[in-house]
Amino acid sequence: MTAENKKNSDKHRRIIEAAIKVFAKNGFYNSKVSEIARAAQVADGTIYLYFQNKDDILISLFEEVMQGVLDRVEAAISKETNPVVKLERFAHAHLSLVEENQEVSEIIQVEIRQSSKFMRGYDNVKFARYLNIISDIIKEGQAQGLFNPEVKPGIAKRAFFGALDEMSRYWVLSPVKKYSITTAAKEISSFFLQGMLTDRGRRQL
Amino acid sequence: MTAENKKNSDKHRRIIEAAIKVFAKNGFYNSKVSEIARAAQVADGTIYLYFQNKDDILISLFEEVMQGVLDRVEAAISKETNPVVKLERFAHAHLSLVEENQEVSEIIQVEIRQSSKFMRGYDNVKFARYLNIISDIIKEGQAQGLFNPEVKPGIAKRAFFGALDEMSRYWVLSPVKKYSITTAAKEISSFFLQGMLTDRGRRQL
Amino acid sequence: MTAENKKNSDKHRRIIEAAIKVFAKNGFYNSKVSEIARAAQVADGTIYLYFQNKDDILISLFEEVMQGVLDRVEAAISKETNPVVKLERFAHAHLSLVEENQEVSEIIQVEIRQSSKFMRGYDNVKFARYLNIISDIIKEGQAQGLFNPEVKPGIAKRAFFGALDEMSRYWVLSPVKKYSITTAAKEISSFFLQGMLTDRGRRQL
Amino acid sequence: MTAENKKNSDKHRRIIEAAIKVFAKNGFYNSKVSEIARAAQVADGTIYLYFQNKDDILISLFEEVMQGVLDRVEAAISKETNPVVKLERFAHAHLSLVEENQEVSEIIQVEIRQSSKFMRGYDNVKFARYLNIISDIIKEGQAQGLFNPEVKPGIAKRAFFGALDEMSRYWVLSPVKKYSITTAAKEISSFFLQGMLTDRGRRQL
DNA sequence: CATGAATGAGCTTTCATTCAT
DNA sequence: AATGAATGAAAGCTCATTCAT
Repeated sequence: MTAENKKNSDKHRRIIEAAIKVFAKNGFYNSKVSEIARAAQVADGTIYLYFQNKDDILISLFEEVMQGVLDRVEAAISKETNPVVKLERFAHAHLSLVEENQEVSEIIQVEIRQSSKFMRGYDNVKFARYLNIISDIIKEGQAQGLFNPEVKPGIAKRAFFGALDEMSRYWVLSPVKKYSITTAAKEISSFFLQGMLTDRGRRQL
Repeated sequence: MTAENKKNSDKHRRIIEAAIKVFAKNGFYNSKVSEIARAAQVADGTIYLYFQNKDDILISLFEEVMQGVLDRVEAAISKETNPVVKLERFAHAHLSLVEENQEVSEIIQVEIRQSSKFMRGYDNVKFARYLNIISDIIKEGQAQGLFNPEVKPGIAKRAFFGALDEMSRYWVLSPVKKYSITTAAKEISSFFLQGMLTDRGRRQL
Repeated sequence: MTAENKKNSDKHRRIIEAAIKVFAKNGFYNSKVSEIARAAQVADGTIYLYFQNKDDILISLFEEVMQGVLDRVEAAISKETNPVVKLERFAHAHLSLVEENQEVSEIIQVEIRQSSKFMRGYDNVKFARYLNIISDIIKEGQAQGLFNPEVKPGIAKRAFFGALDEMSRYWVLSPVKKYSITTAAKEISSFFLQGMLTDRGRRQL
Repeated sequence: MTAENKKNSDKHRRIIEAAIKVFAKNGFYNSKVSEIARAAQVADGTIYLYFQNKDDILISLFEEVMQGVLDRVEAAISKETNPVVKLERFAHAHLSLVEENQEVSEIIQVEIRQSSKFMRGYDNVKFARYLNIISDIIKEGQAQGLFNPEVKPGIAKRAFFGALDEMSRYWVLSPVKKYSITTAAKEISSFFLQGMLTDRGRRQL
């Protein structure tokens, strides 16, 4: 049973990893299932033992990647209690992930936008949870009187994510990185923090 | 000749407009040239008198749409001299456009991400110019001593655009808008302004 | 319009005729659409301009063939008033058709049986009408006091058709024909009209 | 060895019986080997320990079913000496079988027709023997002076079988049976024995 | 004997693009 | 310029069959 699972998850993993490479290189629609199969060193038909169809590969890939991102970001901020630092950590963790795993980033960049199209009915729960980590931090900061209570967490979480994401996009595309991860993370969290901090929060810095 | 041109540009325009609708509905890869032709009330073959191929429709469409966005945003801020207000105006203009023309928004959302990857050789000049409007405002503010000189315009412009864009994405997808355009625009520019303002800038508000 | 129709029906006809050949040779499931296309001297894609899918080719073919059979059999018996002769004519017309167009026969042989399977929901109106020609003749004969009034036309029509059809099957399959069309037609209609019993046999009953 | 054989024939039987169900439901070409395996509660690969390939399942199934039919029909007529009664018994036995085992019937209906096509080289000995039971009865009747000596047994056997078979086809397909087995069997054998003509009709000839 | 995961050839269907009219 | 019928390459997916366990 364990051996069987291991065998299974081996193929499953190999296919996912191959798909990441192939999708990142060509985009979803220009990728052929046979190319993924070749990259995963399995037969074409084997793909369909682990995934329902091509779309399912993307969705599975997405779920898996997002779970990894969630786990890592949550680990990065869990040790921290200060919302200000949490936000900085979040930004840093997000951008680090992008840097470490450009292929995955590229896919998310493109496909998160397409999801609404071809994943009609696919409820992007994982992504929603990711955004809510941000708003939770903000609410926490507001509860502690550090963040401006008038800030709307629902807007701020998207703005913050959007800022990080667009920065990532630039990185993924441009071969040369003008700014370091740390610089960018600090810079971006700084915009939002300065913008959201109360006087008390400011004094605390 | 002029009559002919007019006729030409009529068909050209009809095809572009049809393509906007069709691409917005189905996404680029799930859109058929024949569906665009039907929507534009021309024959399939006619499309190829005005565009080299399907990709070319998207690029042309994109250029045209971006030009419109550029024109409009530039008009919105040109009357204004204060960089602070300019940034607010930019945010408002951007979000207004999204609200008014969701189809165009959807396309920008998706295609901005795909274009750079899959339209090899397509240099997205218009989009670069759009981002530079933001960084120009920031530099202007820094020159006037209103914005923190340490802020990196190259990061800030992306962060600002990303924040607006992610907000737009949310809007385009969610049928119910929780926040008004004006609220969102103010909120987002506020984050960045509070974050970037110098003491002098702050006093000026 | 007429020219267009002619052109259309030309391709349509060519595809149907090619399909008859190919289906007769290989059977429906072992026939490739591309083989039909080659036989019809059109491109693979062209098939799909005239038919919805492979199944639709068979259904259309079937309808068309049955219509031809109906027309011909009706013509053969329409001049005749005597039900006895009508039945003989029917048998002869049916078997002549089989002899003249073996390919069509083979398809009907097989596909009439499959229809219930893969043409679920396809109501075989033409075939029902064909059978009813037989029962109409029988009813006519009964009204004229020539046929036994206790004979059930609903059973007799099927029995008569079945007899002819099985005879056809044999012919289509066996390369050498032991009996002529005329002989077989007479023989079969004779069974139904007079039975096989001798006077002695009859008395014994 | 005997135990092993028993085990073998158990699996063999289970597979055949599963195949009857599956083929009857979907037809041969739309049936998957894996579905038969599931229905037989064996592994896919196990099928290939007992049968050479999918075709072989059908042929074996066919042989087995036909043997059962032969046995039963022979039993039904063996006790009888009168050819007239034999023919009636044959008809009744055939239709009873159809009624009792519709799945088997459906398969014979379809596959008897396809066999010649896709089972190239498969000599349908069992079916030939079945038909010859009919012609033997007829010859017997002719020898006894009960049947018209001019009747060609080679035609008559096919006509008689065809009549019964078409009647079966109707039954298998139509959910509601208008006529009872006994009625139909009597009716059909009556056609062949006595014909449909009245005395008046006979005189008119 | 039995299993069932893996294979990969093969097929239907789609659709961007062409070109005769 | 405009048409739209025709093209045919291309790809997703299926499933009979195999073979390592």
